[in-house]
Amino acid sequence: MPELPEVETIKRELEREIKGRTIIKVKNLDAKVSKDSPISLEKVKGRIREIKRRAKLLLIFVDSLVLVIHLKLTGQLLYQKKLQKDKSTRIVFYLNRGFLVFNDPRRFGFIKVFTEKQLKDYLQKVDYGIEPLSKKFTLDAFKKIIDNRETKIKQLLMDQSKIAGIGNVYSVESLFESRILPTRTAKSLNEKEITTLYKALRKILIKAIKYKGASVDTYLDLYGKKGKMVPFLKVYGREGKPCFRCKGKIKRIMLGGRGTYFCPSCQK
DNA sequence: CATACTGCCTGTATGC
DNA sequence: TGCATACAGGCAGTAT
Ligand SMILES: [Zn+2]
Repeated sequence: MPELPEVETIKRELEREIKGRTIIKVKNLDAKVSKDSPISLEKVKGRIREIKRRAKLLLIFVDSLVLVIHLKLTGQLLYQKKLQKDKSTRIVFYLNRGFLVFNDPRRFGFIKVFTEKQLKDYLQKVDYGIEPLSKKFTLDAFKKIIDNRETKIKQLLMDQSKIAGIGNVYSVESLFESRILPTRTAKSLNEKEITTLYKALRKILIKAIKYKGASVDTYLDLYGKKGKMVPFLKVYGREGKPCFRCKGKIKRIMLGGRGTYFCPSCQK
């Protein structure tokens, strides 16, 4: 599943590869992808001016419009010199040189087309929290988010309106690194644990970007390559396997309807 | 207000 | 081998 590091990887690759190029036409192979878009996909034409990321959203500024893309669970955004469609190909952007292809086997992802004003309103509506790699995300800011909340710490980390871009993988990984159980309430964390978690979160996100993300599902970068972060994951997807830190057995439980991995012996 | 639950989807894995 | 069923999960919408 693409989370912040995976989306950031694609954002950086898009910046290098397609910024400044031109969208000639759009082929829409699955109406569901853009069903909630106020402007039709076919209207997107012209120079690709800028690429941004907000939370797990990719923002591609084309002429006077903005493409807003969410990969959700299985979305892929690929750059191809020669068009290579497969059965999961939903949208194809024809560029002056090459193709930008949106694949999504499970069809959870979406693309919306906005004017800049509509984008502003949309971002206001979805109300994302702080970007964890921005300067605004200070230890004090994190303490304010933790506050006195009864919510389980893992669910708080994944709440996009509090901190933007953290999903299932990086929430459990940062909690393992900090030796904190995902089932703890936010308010139960002491000062030292909050500081440790704050540092772990940033450290892991930065490391994951360095390795171009973790391909735990169908994630691929812009060039169709898998991320190299999976070998560095300590708990995600390792149910029943020995903990790298204490040799305990990694456990998996359901928390808020999602698979949650942790080491019951060295996380407290 | 905050938090909890549900449905959307389809490829892959499992069971008979 | 083939068919049926379970499972995975981000997030918008709805319920508590
Ligand atoms: Zn352990």
